[in-house]
Amino acid sequence: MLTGLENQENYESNKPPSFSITVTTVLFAIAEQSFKVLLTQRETPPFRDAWEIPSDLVLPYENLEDTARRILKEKTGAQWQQNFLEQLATYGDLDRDPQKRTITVAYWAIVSNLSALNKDEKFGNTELVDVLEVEDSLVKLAFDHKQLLGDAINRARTKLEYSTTATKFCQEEFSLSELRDVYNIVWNTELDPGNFQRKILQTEGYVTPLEKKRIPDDRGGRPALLFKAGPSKVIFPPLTRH
Amino acid sequence: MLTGLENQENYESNKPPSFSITVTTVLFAIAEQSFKVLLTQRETPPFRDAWEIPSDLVLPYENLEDTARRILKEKTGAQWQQNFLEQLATYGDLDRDPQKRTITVAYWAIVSNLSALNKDEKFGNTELVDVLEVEDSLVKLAFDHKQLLGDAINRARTKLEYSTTATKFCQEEFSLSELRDVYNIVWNTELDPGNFQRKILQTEGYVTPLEKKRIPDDRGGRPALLFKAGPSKVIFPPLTRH
DNA sequence: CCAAAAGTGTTTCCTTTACACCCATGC
DNA sequence: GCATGGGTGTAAAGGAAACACTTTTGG
Repeated sequence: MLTGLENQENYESNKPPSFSITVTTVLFAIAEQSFKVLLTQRETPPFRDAWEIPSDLVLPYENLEDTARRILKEKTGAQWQQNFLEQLATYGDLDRDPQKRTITVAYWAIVSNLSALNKDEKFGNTELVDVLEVEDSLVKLAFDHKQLLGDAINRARTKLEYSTTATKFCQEEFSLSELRDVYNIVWNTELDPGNFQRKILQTEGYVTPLEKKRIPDDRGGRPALLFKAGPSKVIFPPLTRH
Repeated sequence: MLTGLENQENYESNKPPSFSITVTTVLFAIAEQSFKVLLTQRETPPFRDAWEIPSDLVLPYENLEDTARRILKEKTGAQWQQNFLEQLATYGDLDRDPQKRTITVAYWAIVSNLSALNKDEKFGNTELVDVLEVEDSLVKLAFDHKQLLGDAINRARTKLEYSTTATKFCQEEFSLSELRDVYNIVWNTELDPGNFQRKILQTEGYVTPLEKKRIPDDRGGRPALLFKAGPSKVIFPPLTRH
């Protein structure tokens, strides 16, 4: 019945056990034509020098989502009221933190225009790291953050299939080829430009056309029509990634 | 920075705040040709006489999923090593429990053959309640359990579209019409028998045929071939519910 | 025989896919 | 002119939806 409870110190019946409750926020962005995630390098044990996903304790009178917003604001300086932020999952295995029982509620977020990073944090160096490098295990992650980040990556990739979340990676005004680049970069694919165009435009409410054109750069090419995110949140039927 | 923290008693810096950490497990089943959920009627305030989803504190040396299994075993007596159990989401708003700061990690589960319910619990009467009645607000739920159960119902309905989870509602051996009934009951639809048949059989690995037939009851009808759950976890392309 | 449930055939429609082709710009 | 990217046309393939029809049982 009280599995695992017997012979353990610090137990007083009728008092709730003491856990450390933290929030972890996985922040994704596209930068330098790559799928990036915001990571911080640890400077103290355990996992000294390994990278971790930004985390912090939940304050006693703070909602979980507010903790996630606070973490992002401390790291990026950006306001997080209007950006994409969603709960991912909760990680609470006994051995996930060698020092104490820690339960982490993970969130994931998307930022479009990461202007400034707080590099002079007391808690270490913060960088946008290439997601593909993490997946190839070229970056050492602390705790169970490799698993956690893997779950977040899967969620992000899947969410692009059936929802209009891809626009969150774009600026407020974007062309369809910029939106296509989001898919290609996150999915690591080469979607057909023509078919992509039709699919997006046929999905009612995905994008709203603006009466503007993107001015081409030196390479030339026909100027693209500009769009903004539409009212619809879902894509049906979904986009497929093979 | 320490939003909401100032002027609050019981705060000592460098000590983790004391939260109540609980697990809530939404158990779904099909009984009497209806989509059911396991609920317990409260006998003490707050929310006296309202129904709640079975919950319990996480023990200090217990994994979250083990708490979920323990809750289910206490309520149903069934072993929960091989049944379907999956994390849903975590609920931690400040006002969700009027008495103390409680963070609940919600799980959801499916049981196929609920033989016995522990009716002589000290924590009140436990019953399988019709999901449609809860959705029509005919059943009063405690805390934020209406929201939580709504999320679980949505997850269950969506999961049937793209995964082979529907078999978890069935006995080990089942006919395709029994599997179709699962969809019809959970989705509240009337799927075409012929099209359903083809779709399931075309999805490789959804079901594995057995060399048996179901003996018809008094109403007659052609005996159905029996199947067991196949190795595949996903359905692609997914089933659609309109 | 009829009723009922299981299972197959067939046609129509819609979406995806692959790829050819035209359009508008910079140089 | 040519290169480059934006955007449209089109035909083939595949799945979904609607529904007629056949099969196998009980009574």
